Amino acid sequence: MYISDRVRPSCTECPIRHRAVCARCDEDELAILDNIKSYKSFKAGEPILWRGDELTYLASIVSGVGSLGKTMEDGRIQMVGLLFPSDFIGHPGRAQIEFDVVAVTDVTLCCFKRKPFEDLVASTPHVAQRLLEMALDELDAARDWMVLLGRKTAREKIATFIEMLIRRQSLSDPSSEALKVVLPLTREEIASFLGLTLETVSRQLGAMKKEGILHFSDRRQFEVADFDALHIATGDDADGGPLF
Amino acid sequence: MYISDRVRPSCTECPIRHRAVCARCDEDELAILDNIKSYKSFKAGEPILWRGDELTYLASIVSGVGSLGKTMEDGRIQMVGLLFPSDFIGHPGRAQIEFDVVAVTDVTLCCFKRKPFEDLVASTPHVAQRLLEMALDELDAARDWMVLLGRKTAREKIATFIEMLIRRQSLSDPSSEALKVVLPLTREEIASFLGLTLETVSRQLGAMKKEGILHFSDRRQFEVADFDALHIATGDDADGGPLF
DNA sequence: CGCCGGTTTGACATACTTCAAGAGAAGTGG
DNA sequence: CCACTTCTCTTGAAGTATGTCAAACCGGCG
Repeated sequence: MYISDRVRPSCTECPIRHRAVCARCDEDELAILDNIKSYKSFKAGEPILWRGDELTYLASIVSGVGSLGKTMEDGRIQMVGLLFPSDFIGHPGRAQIEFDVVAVTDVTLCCFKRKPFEDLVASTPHVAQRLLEMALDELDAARDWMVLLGRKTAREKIATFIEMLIRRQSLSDPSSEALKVVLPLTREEIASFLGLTLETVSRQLGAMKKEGILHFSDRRQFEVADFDALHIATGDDADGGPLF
Repeated sequence: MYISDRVRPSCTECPIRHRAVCARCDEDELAILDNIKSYKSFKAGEPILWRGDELTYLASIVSGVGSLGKTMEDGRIQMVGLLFPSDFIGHPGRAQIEFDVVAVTDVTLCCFKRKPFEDLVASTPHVAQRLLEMALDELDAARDWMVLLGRKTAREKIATFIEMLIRRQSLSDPSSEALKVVLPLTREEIASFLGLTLETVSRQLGAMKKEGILHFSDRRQFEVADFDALHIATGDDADGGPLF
């Protein structure tokens, strides 16, 4: 689906209506949001925000995939999160952003002016509660990713990454076949998400292909041929299944 | 300061009154909290909660240091956070906890029964707002730690860890000298926080001692003799100072 | 066609882990 | 107060997963 820069679709038809910050809003609250929102689009590869930027807008991802990351002074990069449709960008109550936000694919945002949005958060419990819920979910996800970064092997990282992709892709597009995976990221971007180098990512994907776990139809597209093997490779449970 | 299990000090004299989840509460709200709170103490090393445990209480750390971590099925451990006085344990709106919580030193908690606390969150914006603020701060901290886990060298990890300790220790005890550091964790615990092995931690601390950056008075206690060198060692800015 | 970004593959380097032994502290019980 | 055990920590030697460097490949596009 493509949404132009100018069009500002009504919230009631919004594809992320039921999962974004506005999920719990009633009609009146949506009307307020409608007044302070605007759509913005970015081409794949374009920066959306740099660390330290003034946050004049907060935003929800409507479509596409973005990344959240940090660059060290000597150039090392660590991605700290992927942003899928319905994910939120920016901290209400904070004037600046602490991370770089980049459009990985073409991205469309639903932007809210910061000040009026913060007033809304302060005055309507619905938005504040939803925001808290989302923040706590992200916190759990971030901590799980810390386990991956700190303790998992390259192979486990790749397998976990693929499982995560499947989960999120089927969440934002329930029509997609579960086992057909399209990588939205380059090898280098995957590497910076997993705390690896692009060469290691390439080798591990190659190995899983050779072992018949993944069937590539394209360098960016594959099918999971052996889901159990993939899951075992994540290291998430030693015996390959929930302990009933 | 020691607070016994039975005593339930008034909120007005609470040492974490102005930083904890109750920071923004007025008298009436404190009165409600007073009714649903109870103190609990744990000895160093005792588990406070295991992953998957029913969350009948939510809590604030009053004194001591706790850890938040995850254990993989094969025994690998990754600590995902340290809990200092005023830090909060548990997600309102979630019946179970996703991580293991352990008392690193002797710990005293101020526990709130979950159900009434959640009602309070739903009804009073003060608590909800403070909770959101704290969650967002923790989210930023978790993401910064992801950079450490994914990209930093062993030496940079140790240096960053020490700087973080100094910051948090002086925050929760402003009387403490900034450069006197007491390690609340064993080498093994430090390792599991930094995604390293205890041997590597020991060697890196040894190296910094030999280089004169740290002066140990005890295996768990040292002074930072060369703060600049420590900061440069973190890798956080290549030239050793903010780029003003 | 020839360039170009993304990717693969190989050979080599190394930071960190693993395995192993021993030295200090700290607690316990006689 | 002294053996005795038990942790915690240090130090060394050897192994390995992953990083680094470099070359070649591939598909797309002007």
